[in-house]
Amino acid sequence: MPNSKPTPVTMDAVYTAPGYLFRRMQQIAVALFIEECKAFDLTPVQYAALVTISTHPGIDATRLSAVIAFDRSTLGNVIERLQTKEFIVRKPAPEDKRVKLLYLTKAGASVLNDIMPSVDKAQARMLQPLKPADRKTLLALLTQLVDLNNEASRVPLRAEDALEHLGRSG
Amino acid sequence: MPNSKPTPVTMDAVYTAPGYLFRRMQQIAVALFIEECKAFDLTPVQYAALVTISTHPGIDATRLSAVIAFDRSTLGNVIERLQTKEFIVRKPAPEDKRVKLLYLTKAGASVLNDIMPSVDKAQARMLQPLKPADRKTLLALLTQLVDLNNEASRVPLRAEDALEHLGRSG
DNA sequence: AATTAATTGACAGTATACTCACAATATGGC
DNA sequence: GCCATATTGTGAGTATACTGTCAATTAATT
Repeated sequence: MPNSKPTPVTMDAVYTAPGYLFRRMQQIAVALFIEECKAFDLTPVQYAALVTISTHPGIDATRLSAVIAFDRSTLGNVIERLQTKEFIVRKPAPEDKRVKLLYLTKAGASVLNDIMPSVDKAQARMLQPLKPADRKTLLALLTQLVDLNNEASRVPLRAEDALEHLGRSG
Repeated sequence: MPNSKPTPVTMDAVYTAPGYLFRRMQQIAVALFIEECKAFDLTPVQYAALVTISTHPGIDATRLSAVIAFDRSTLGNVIERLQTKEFIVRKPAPEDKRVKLLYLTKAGASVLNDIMPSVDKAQARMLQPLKPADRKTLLALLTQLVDLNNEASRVPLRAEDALEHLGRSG
């Protein structure tokens, strides 16, 4: 007889898939972040953008997107919201009329300083259910995996180093 | 002297945060899924919905959202798209005029059967960069963590068992 | 039985996250 | 200097993922 027996589909096809588990953890991570940081009106993405602008004053949107691996189009909206909240300002670059440089405002620097403990608390809560040794193991494997899979994502991370020779004269 | 020294912010505040790593892995997981499954015009979420409707014929949207832990509002749109693609049909429930029951069409069952190898390939590629032993370790820890953090997410997963006594007479 | 509760699906609104495309601008080869 | 090419920011369009709210309907309470 022909091999016509269809594979019986079970929910394991969803529940045990790493992609599903990463999606769930992302949902959980965002929920915990929002809960811990609700006093600050900042999303995880907005927080990451603020940190990067803080450590790279005068960065432009395209580089920012590469340094945190967020899509350039997405980041346009994020920047707009941060600007509306007056946490950042945009200044036209003198030597390139296309570019707008990003800087923290005082309010932005202040909120970034103040939100840190809450962010740390949210990050700790994510891994809390695991034993301390398991937390380290998971974090190490996750860091490895993200790094090794970097090129698989649509917007690979390009660290500062990889960008230094771009868009500058030197 | 007063403790006025501001903590210097570095990119580690982003790169080493588990929340950021989970976000990256989710981006990577979706990118790999889309790449492997582009011939089938199905997203990861749509795939999960199809699997669940396949294993739970006649499920309604609210239960479906609980079984895969997707937001009910989000799922409304997902169902609509699956209906437009004619992979599922919605039939009004005879005993409850509010409810619409979900069933796979023949095309839906067919695409689900055909897409499986590509889904498996995408899931395997996600963990490929790790050593086999590390893959197992990560998957085990991730499964634990998602389970233990279940209540922290906005839409906790409620397995079939937990739903059996709801909305039915028995 | 009548009022209150809860449930269901739908809708509006916000925020990522991606696609492709496009004008303005800058840079390269010639 | 000129022209092809590349880059920057932006916009439209699609798809999650959440917040609310709402009408219709059903269930629970008295």
